[in-house]
Amino acid sequence: MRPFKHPSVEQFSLERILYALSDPVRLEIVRRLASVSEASCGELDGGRPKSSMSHHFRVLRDAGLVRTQGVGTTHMNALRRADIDQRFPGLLDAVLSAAADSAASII
Amino acid sequence: MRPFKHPSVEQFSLERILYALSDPVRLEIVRRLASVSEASCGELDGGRPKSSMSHHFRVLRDAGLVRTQGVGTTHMNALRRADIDQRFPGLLDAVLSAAADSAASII
DNA sequence: TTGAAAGTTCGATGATATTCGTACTATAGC
DNA sequence: GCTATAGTACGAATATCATCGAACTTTCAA
Repeated sequence: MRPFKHPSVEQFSLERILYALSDPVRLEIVRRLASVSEASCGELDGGRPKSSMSHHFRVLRDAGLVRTQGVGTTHMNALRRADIDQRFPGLLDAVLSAAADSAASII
Repeated sequence: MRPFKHPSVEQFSLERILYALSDPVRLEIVRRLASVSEASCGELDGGRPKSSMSHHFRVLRDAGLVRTQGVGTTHMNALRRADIDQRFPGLLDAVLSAAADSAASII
């Protein structure tokens, strides 16, 4: 299992990150990862097909939001919080608290 | 000139806002509006066709980021900063300072 | 080595966006 | 009223994206 390519902090693009976060499935993944610190792909699908989730994880990885590494047969995903904070301070926190607010308003 | 429809604060959608901001042309519009407080459409096109710009302004309006009102023959656009801050505190500031950072890193 | 589990990759399909020319509308000024 | 100006609305072409089945790869375990 060859390791995935992850962009370096200097390669982060704000537009790419905002786009990755603009999808409800991906935003939910990021929300969950923010509270769990690490999770496999399977733990985060909502009954969705694996190929669909694989696509979303790739978008998140390519944007620099998530770091994926193989552990045995599973892939462990973690939010790259420090990296994002370093490059775009306050952005992730603002989005996460906005998402929490959004989710709360549905209830 | 009938007034445009603008979503109310309760109708804001985080995904929609993030999506609207994920386009470089629209992000630049928002960036300029943040420093100018009001501007016509013509002042903000970068030599781009009017129909293209009209599309982008509509996306920004529909997301709740921009308020457009007709003044004479021109349309004046303003960032709905207070409304966005009310619903998603810190989000706009984080994006704007990230965008400023992004722009600075190009130079 | 055979099999199962976890994800990825590929390919197709349908939906949605972006771009832009053209036509249209509304307003101000002569 | 006529004309120029500012921008919208429409339509079409192109591109991009999301979804998902099917085949493939890797790893572990029996």
